[in-house]
Amino acid sequence: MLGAMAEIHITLPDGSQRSLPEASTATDLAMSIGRGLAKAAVAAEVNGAEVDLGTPLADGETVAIITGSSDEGRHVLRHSTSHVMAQAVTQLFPGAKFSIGPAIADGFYYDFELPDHKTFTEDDLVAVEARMREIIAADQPFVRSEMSIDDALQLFADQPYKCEIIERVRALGDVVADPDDDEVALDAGEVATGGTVSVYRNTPEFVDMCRGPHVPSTGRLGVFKLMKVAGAYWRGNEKGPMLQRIYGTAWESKAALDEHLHRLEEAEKRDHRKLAVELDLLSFPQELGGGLAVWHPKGGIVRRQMEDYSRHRHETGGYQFVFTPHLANGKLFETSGHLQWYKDGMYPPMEMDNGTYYMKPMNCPMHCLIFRSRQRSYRELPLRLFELGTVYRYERAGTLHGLMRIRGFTQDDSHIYCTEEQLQDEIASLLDFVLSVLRAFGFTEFTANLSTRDPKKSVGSDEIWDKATDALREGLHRHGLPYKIKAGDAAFYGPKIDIDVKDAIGRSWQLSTIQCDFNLPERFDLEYVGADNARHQPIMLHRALFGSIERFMGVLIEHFAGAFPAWLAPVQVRILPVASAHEEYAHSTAAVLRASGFRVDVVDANDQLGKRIRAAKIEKLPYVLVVGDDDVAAKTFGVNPRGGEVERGVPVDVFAARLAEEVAAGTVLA
RNA sequence: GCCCAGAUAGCUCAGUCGGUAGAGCAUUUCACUCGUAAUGAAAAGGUCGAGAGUUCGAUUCUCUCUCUGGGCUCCA
Repeated sequence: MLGAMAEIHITLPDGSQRSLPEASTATDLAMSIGRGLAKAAVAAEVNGAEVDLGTPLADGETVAIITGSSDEGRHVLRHSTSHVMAQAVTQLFPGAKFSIGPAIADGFYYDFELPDHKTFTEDDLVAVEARMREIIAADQPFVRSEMSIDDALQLFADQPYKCEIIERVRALGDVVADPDDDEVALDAGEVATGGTVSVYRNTPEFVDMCRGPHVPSTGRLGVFKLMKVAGAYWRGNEKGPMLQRIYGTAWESKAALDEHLHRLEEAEKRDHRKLAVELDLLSFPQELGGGLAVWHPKGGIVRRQMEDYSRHRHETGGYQFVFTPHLANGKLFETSGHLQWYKDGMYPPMEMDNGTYYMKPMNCPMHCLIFRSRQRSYRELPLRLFELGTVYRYERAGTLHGLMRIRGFTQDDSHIYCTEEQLQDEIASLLDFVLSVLRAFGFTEFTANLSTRDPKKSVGSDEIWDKATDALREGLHRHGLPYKIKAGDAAFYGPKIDIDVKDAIGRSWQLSTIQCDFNLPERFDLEYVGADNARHQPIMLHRALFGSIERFMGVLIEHFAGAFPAWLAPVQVRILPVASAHEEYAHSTAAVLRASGFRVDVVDANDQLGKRIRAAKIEKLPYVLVVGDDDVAAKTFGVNPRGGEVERGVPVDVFAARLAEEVAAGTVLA
């Protein structure tokens, strides 16, 4: 049978043997070890000499697969580095228990539990790094072996977390059959399959259960840096033990590491919390309580521009504006179900003579009341209600994060009531609308997530779920939006699309959401009279475009690094008189520009010109205009644009016309 | 909510082995009036996040709380 086929025997760097069909290549070898390694492979080393992956292998050769700077190569590198870290930690902290240590974007982590629940200090990280360098210098081979589940349990007898993983492998059986299924593999502790467990050993003292692959030896690792310690729940279970997680980053070269660290620095410079203070946009006064912001005048201008633009678009987009109060009798939230399901996320009740009141966590119940305020006809549908509605949610303390996760915020919230027949078109036009508005704010790249039904917890018929999900999917196809399906991730009341935007440095932010809701129309007993003169239940769509004004502001700050385009900038133009003699001209031309609707200020000549220019640059103003003797005589400006070349002698009206054009072009008014 | 680390002037930070604090920038005033990224001088500015405990004495040590940062979990 198979035995009839000629075989060759290859020695791997760890000393183990592998049999392959005759004429196999290095790629075939990598495939036989694991698809992960195959993807990572860039070349092979045969008897010490580098060869192409397609080179046929001969019997008796020693072959190492070389991984490169591809994503897969880095994955192997990072995962191997995490093993070395675990080895260093267990050597430096005898009795340390370790759980899992996967590669992640840009790096790796490993979770530990130290004896007596000790925690890692900064100094500990330095010591661990030093020991890791020793291990790397020692160039220890990673030796793979397989063993039965029972043998593995014995080997890891003093490692309770490993034992739990091994037991889980036993329980899962062939569910972990695909070693490239990261989700399952990570869940099961990245181990092998088929009733056996694979382990990698690189010193007599250190062995870790792992499905691999690894670099041939520790000397093949690149450069790494331990970044931080954090707490993490074992298996992500909030009720489970809290482990110590060490995060590290690892790259194939020092240049790649430096580039990564540089990217982190750049991202830090854009941090909206830092820029919000520097640019005097808004603040989070301690006296106010966590997660609550006040908007300063300059932030207020940006916000007003955002809101005005949003209102303009909604007005022309067929929406009707409504206003609703910030708090409501608890009965409303009983009807909507919020009190039943989300009480923990709401601010606590206010007991009043005539009932219990709550801050509203959402606007939808109130919009439903508006829909229900009188009998509705199918001729009114789709009915699109829009509100810049401020809501309050008691987000858990540890989750607050600047403007991105906040307790009081304003949604650009719409609820659309339509018939089943209108659903498809409504979703398609909604997507048009959403993308068009986002483009006006300088975003050009979008991706989407489609969250589908979790049959275990959902309301509404199969038919309506299918119909709505198809409508969402069809809408995404029509726009050619790349999307991922998040199976079972929908809320219980209906499927949804979330839209992510990519910012100027390539980070993704989830902003817009379009959600179908089959629940609230039922709970609020919403109906309309159809053409058939019978009563029907409308379908409800929830839709936020910015998501929240606060969060959107945070994303805009980071996207533009605080350098807002002219139409959004709090101060568009600053005029600097060279000397006191030019102040009168500066103020009078400022008044002219203001009369044209521009936001202009003047800083008199109490400081040197260079200093005032520097201040304006730090404020990231779009235009600095310098006026001196020549300008007063010729009615001109010296124009110093943000990020551009200085231009002397620009006539006042020419500058005004240019700026007007720039501001108008900033907003794509549909 | 959980783990870890923090909180000193508007901002960035130093400092006090327990005896109520200092710099730079910013602010105010004075001088300088300058053509494209930091002129000089002076002044003012702090219950050292809040409360309690230990102590003759606490910004410093201990505890609790609040807020912040990094994660975990959560995000209707």
